[in-house]
Amino acid sequence: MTTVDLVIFSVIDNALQVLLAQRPQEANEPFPGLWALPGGFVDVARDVDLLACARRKLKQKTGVISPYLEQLGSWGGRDRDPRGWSSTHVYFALVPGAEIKPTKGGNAADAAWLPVDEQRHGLAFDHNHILGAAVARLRSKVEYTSLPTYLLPEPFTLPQLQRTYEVILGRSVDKSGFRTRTLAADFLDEVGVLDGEFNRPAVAYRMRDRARVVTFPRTFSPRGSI
Amino acid sequence: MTTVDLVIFSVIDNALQVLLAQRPQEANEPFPGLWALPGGFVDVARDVDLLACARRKLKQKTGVISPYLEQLGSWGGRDRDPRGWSSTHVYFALVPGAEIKPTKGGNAADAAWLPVDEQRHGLAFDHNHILGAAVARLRSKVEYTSLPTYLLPEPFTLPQLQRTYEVILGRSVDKSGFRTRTLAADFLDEVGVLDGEFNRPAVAYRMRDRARVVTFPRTFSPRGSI
DNA sequence: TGAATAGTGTCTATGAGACACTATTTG
DNA sequence: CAAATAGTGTCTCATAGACACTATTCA
Repeated sequence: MTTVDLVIFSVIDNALQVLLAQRPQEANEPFPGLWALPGGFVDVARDVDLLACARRKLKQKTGVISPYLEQLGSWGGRDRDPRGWSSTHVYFALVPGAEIKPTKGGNAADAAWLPVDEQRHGLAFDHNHILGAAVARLRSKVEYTSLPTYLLPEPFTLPQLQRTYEVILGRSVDKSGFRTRTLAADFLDEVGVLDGEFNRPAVAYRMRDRARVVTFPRTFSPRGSI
Repeated sequence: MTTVDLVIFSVIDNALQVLLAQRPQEANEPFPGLWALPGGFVDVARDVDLLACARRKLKQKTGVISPYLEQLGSWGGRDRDPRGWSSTHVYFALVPGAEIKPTKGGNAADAAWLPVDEQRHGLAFDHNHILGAAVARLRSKVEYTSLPTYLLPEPFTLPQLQRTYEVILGRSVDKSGFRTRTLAADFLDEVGVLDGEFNRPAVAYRMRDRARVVTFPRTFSPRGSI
């Protein structure tokens, strides 16, 4: 039996959050009631491959149409599940969280966004470990890619995008350099203006091609990469 | 049943080569006689996790003590094996090829180094696809890491290391920039001198810490990364 | 000496970092 | 006008790229 698990990230309320599901309370299930990464068995009749399975589960959990989805890796071993040796294939998704209300089988109580940086949530299986790897991968890639654009509902402004970078990286980013670098990469289209409340409105943007992730020629800070 | 496959690279005779194994000839086995990535089932009694399994298989195939070994990803789907839906966890290794004579069960005839760039070898299963992904990952990482040091027997000289980069990348690299960047990263120790045949001897180096992969702050060529 | 390869120095281009500055909105 | 946030300009620094130059070996 093959399983696929998902690490679904978003930035909500200025915090990096992950979508978790509650394990069933039945006594014959491992880790009853604990939070866990959403996932489950491959449906060999419906899923042609692992990516299709991940896409199906992601849509089922969030309804998102064109998310960012990549494979994170796979974990397997003797001790991760009390029932014995097991392995799972893990995918990594970025969604515009403000638009997603967690649902699982129509019951919202057993799925929720939880902030990543609060001390570990005591997740089921080896999911603390997997979540740690996913956060590390996200932070690393955010240094030199346009991934945070997938975390915002469109259209968005450059200051909003900059704040998203800052939340994920946990440090401030220089505005001027950020704007120069982002606009020079030429992957955003202007689509009007978004008003501020008491201040100057900002230009609104949309990704030109959601399938294209931009890689910048250098990381944000040399400190981060050596 | 969980399987683990290995993509074992080296640079031999100025070419990037991969260690392949021949499928058994029995008629009840899929792809009889074709070349395939070495691998096989996890031994749940001996392998505590996937990495341990990969390490065991690598040692069995090559005898290498301290190779570079990382997870490449996992592949699963309906059509990769004629016997039905299957999935495999794939690891990626770099070994000093000049020191390794392929062996498999004591019989050298069914394992061999084959150059990666010759037109595809018609590998079994989806192994052409996996090998393509491994080569892409290697080429990408070589742009900004010290990975090629794992492909040379120690001690080695900087010109040898530079040639290894050039073979993998398929293009020439500027000597001066290469030396500056490599030595500035301060991960090599001088261990004497290696004589040339008719020319000036070169300083010999050894990795200071085989567990430490150096990441350079920029790629070799900006063209490659944007 | 010449052939061959090892190793150095110098100049330029690029893009990040820091930070001061200007622009446009509401009240 | 002030407050607040959006957006620009300028200077410095690190490092890749190009390429000419010097150094050391053997026959």
